[in-house]
Order: sequence, then structure tokens, then C-alpha cells
Amino acid sequence: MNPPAAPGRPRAVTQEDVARAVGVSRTLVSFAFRGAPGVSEETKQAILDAAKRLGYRPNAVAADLARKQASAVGLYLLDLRNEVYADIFTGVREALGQARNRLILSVAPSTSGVDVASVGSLIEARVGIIIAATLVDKDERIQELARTVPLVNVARYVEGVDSVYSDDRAGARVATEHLLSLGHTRVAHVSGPRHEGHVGRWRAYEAVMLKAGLTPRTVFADDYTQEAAERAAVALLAGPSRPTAVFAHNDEIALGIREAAYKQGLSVPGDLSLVGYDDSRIAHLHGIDLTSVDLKALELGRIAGAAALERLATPDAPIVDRRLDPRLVVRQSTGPV
Amino acid sequence: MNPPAAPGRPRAVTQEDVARAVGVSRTLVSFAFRGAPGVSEETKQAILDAAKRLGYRPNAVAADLARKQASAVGLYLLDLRNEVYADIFTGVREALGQARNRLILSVAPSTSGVDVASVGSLIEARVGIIIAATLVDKDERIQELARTVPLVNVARYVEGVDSVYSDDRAGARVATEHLLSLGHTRVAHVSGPRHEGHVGRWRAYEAVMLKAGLTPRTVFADDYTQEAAERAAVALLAGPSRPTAVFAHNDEIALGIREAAYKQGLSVPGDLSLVGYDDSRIAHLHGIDLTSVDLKALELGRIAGAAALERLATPDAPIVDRRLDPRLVVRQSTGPV
DNA sequence: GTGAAAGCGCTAACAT
DNA sequence: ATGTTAGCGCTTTCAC
Repeated sequence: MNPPAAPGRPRAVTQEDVARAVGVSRTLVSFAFRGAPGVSEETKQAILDAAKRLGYRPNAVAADLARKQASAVGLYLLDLRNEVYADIFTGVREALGQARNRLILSVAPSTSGVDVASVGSLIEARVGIIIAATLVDKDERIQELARTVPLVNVARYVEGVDSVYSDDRAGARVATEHLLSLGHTRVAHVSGPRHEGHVGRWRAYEAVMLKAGLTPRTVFADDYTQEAAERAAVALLAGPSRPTAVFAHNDEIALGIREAAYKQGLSVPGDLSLVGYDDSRIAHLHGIDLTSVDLKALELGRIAGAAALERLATPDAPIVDRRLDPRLVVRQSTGPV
Repeated sequence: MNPPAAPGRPRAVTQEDVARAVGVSRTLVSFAFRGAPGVSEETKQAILDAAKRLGYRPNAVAADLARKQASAVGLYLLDLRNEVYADIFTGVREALGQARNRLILSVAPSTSGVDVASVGSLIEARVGIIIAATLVDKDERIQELARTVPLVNVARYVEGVDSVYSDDRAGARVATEHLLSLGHTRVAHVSGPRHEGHVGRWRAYEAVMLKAGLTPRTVFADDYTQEAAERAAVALLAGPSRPTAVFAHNDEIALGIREAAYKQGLSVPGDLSLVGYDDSRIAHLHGIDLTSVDLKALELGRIAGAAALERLATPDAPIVDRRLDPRLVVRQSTGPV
């Protein structure tokens, strides 16, 4: 007549259990755990001891619910395969460091088209603020999102929304000018998908080309990845009118073009000069040596993390607009015509 | 005498608000959203419409609390910079696909020593199950953890715990034998930190060496990263007794050794043959062409995700023990002595 | 210093 | 088909 052997695992231990074990009320347990004043040293110790003994773990989620304010920070990343996002993550975590906020990650779906929707899981997980790197939707959609939930925009500037970014136009300008200064005239640009947002690099490239009296030639890969770029590069690199230099939207894309070039028997920089963007670790490798624009991703992450904490603390503080200066790092993938 | 302009943003809209707007009870709203039977088509539509109009977003966290069961799955990753973990993530997400579970990520702290503790944030976020890739603690600690929360162990086998992994010993064996078959005798191994767990590759390497009558030489990097390996490789590659071949614990470490080698004026595979592990994307790049053991990370992730879903559905199902066979991919980084 | 009680947004019996 | 009610684990007034 005993109850059947409990299937599954035992119910998690709660403050109630701890309270009962010590012989005090739930309130005291709650106070003790948050170091709130009004608990004698003695009972506090007894509570902490009992909690440890019973294996009590606070339920942060229930606490948020009761407190009516979300302490978790949501971090949205565009692409886990791109090391830049790992850097941003690292920076964000460093900045959050001490602060006892949970960090919840969300990654864009592979078919990354319009992304404001895919931030949804973060909203449903009830984060108090979202750090997004990088949203590719158009500005209005991002502004709309920012009205729903506090948002810190990384690697992109959107008016009226906290933004921590690198000066994309300046970076693209210096990259393109670097290629022109080497004597290249057929300089192409390989961009990511043709979104309405996140277009600074492309725009700046075209501006520099036109100003120099040259014809811009932009190809849109259907994703910001090596594979997508490889597909897009096949047509670009075929035929006699192929460019002698390419400025790629990011290092992943540059790598894809590089692979496509080698597969077509072209060498870098012999037949094709190549500039990437992000200055990710792969660009540094011996044998890759990719000329690239340093985005300062780690720093971006750190600043964004700090900004998120501040926004959480003072919702009404003025909008953050923090722009870093990118830096061109010249390596072996670019050379004279 | 009006209330002061509300600072911050308005309270989120709840089922209560929707119910009031439609003129029904909260229950109906709850039912309508979960497609539960017992709501007329008509009111259901009215509810859904009102919800959309008001901008209602379900609070998944409160739902879990009320339902007394966590629907979120936690994914613990050792290192975001290592692309293998991005692959595992991708596989997990594919497997979760349809299932309406939130996926919460957690990444090991950089100073990755003992990690069971850092899984804590996942526990506090109240996930229903944790998929961990890769835990490096010793088996007992992992078994202990698995008693606290349902756990699917990825890329590592632990007795009594759901495990989805690749046969590390077989992979290490074939890698080492490949180097021996090329005539190398001074074959070193560069491992990650000297943990008590996750030691299959190292052990298998030593076994093969001893069996061949050779002296194993293992160096422990203090992390599974390129940088750590680069530091560790300096001493290893100095002097006349340096190895002619190295089997690295993973591709990151192999890359670190490769960089160190080039910095010391050694060429790969001319002066040093190099085998990595993971067959990550970098290994494929032209100019890197790293011989590596394919871990099948994507597949590992997919299987782990499916296993997690099953475990969530049937807590008492038998322990999962799924081992994949790794595969050596020979490229240009290895050659005869 | 300590405890009782209400409530966070939601679910799930149990009425009606 | 629809509504009432009692929680889930926690925080937080407000009494004692």
C-alpha cells in the first residue's frame, strides 16, 4: 500500500522546504538569500546551511516574476560560425561579469531573412533587455522592436535606439581606397543579402568607386557566410571581365571568394586582391593572411554589455550612440594589379 | 493633477488584458492560445484578434511555472570560438525544430577549469534538460549533476548518463597510426588541460605509441584554444629533439601549433606533420589543408537534440548510449618523414 | 527580528 | 462552451 516508486526525479527543493527544515517562515529564507536587512546573523547562517544541505537552488525565473522585472539579458547573435559574434559574446560577458544577470543567447535561424521575428524567443523568455548583434531589418522595424523591449543595437546604428557600432562607411571607404591605391580599377564588392538595413559598407564602396570615376559592381550573396559567398563568386570570377580586386562585406565572405578563386585556378593576391571585414582570427593565420578591416568586435561587445546594464538601471537615460573607428589591417591578400 | 508621464515603458500586456478586451475570462484566452479544446471557433478568433491588436506575447516563463515543468532546453557549450560547437548548436536546433521549446545557451567561462559549476546558470534559468558539449569534469561529478537535472552528454561518454559521442579512442588511434605509417617515430601529442575527464584521445595516442615501441610525448595546453596551444608549442618545437609529427587534441590546438611552427621557421608538412581533430571548416581552407579526424559534430548535435526531446517526454526511458564512428580525413598537412 | 498574506502571469482541475 | 478557483516559487508590504 505504499505509493508507487516515484518515477522521474524528485521535485526541486524550494524556499518553503528550507524554511520548514530550519523552523522559520519562507520570508526569512527569501531575505537571507538576498542579504536583505532584518535577519539575525544566527538564523541567516542556519538558513544558508540548511539550504546547502538540502541542495536548494534559487528559482531566478520565479523571482523575476514576483519582482515584476526581468533581470536576464538576452543576446541575439546573427551567426555562430562567424567568429566576430563569439568575440562580441565574450565582450558582453566580460561587461556583465559581476552583475548577477543571467545571459540568454539566441541565434538567428540559418535562412536569415528578416530577423526581428526571431528575436521573439528572447522576448518570450522574458529578458529585461536585448543586446542584438546584428539585426539586418530596416530601421523602422528595429525602432518598433525597441518600443517593445529595451534594445542595445550592436554593429549597426539606428536612430533613436541605443547603438554601439563601428563606423562602417569609414571602414569600407578605407578598404576600397586601399585597393584603388594599388592600381585596381575593376574592383567589385560582395555584399550579404540585399536587406534594407546594414548597408553602410556597400553604400560607402559605391560612393568611393563613383567618386574615382569607376563603375561599381556589387554582387549579393544570399547569406553572410563562406558557402553563400562561394556560390555567388562563381559567376563573378568567370570570364575575362572579372575583377582584379574584391572588397568583401566580411571575412566569411572573403574566405568564400578566396576558395572560389583557388578552385578556378586563380591565386590571391596574384590574380585577385582581396579585402575582408572584421579582422577575425582566421584572417591572421599563416597562409591566409587576409587584409581586413578591424571591427573591434570584442570592444563592441564590452561597450554594449555596459550600456545594457546602464539602461536596465536607468531606463530614462539618454540614448547611447557609441561609434568606434575601424582600422585597416594590411596583410598579404592584397597587392598591385 | 494628471499622473506624471509614465517613465520607462508600459507594463506588458497579459492574458488578463486580452480577456477583458474580448469580454471573456482569462481561462478562455489561455485555452485559445494553446489550442485546447473547449473554445468555440468564434471566441477563439475574437481572442486571437484582440491579442494581436494589443500586442500580447505569451509569457513562457510564467507558463512553465504554472505547469510545473520546464519546457526550455539548455545547451552548454565549451567554447564559442571553436566552430565545432557552432555545428553542435546547429544540429541541436535542427532537432528541436518544430518542438516549441526555448533553447537557452550557456558558454563555459574562459578559464575553463571545472565546469559543472558553470552549468549553474542553466539550472537557475530552470531548463527542463541540459545538453552539454563538452563537460570536462570527471565522471563522478557529471553523474552527480545528472542526478540534479536531466542531462544529455555530448562528445563524451559517461556511464549511466545519456551520452552521444564519437569514438575518441578510435579516432585518436587512426590519427596516430596514420603518422606512424608515414614513417614518423618522434610523434608528440598536444592535449588540452590535464583534466580527469575527456582523456580518450590522449590515452589512445599513448597506447598506440607504446604498442609500436615508441616513447609517447604529451604536452598539455592550458586551454583547448589556438592561443594556449601556441604557448605550449614553443618549448615543444625548440631544440633538435623536436618531434617530426604532432597529433593535436583538436583543430584549434593544431592551428596553434601550426602558427608556432611557422613562427619558428618550420614548415608544414615539410618539417612537421600535423593532424587535428574535429575536421572543422578551417581545416578545409586552401592553404591550411589540415589532416583531421571528423567528429561529425553536426550529427552529434542532431542526435543529442532528439535524445533530449525523448528524455523530456519519457523520463524513465533507458539511458541513451550513442557512439558514432569518426573518420580520418587526410589532407596536405601530413607527409612522410 | 519575524511572519502572514497578497500578488506576479499563467495553467488546470472543477464547476456551471 | 465558459467561468471560478487554487496554486506554481518567489518577493514584498505590513503587522506583530
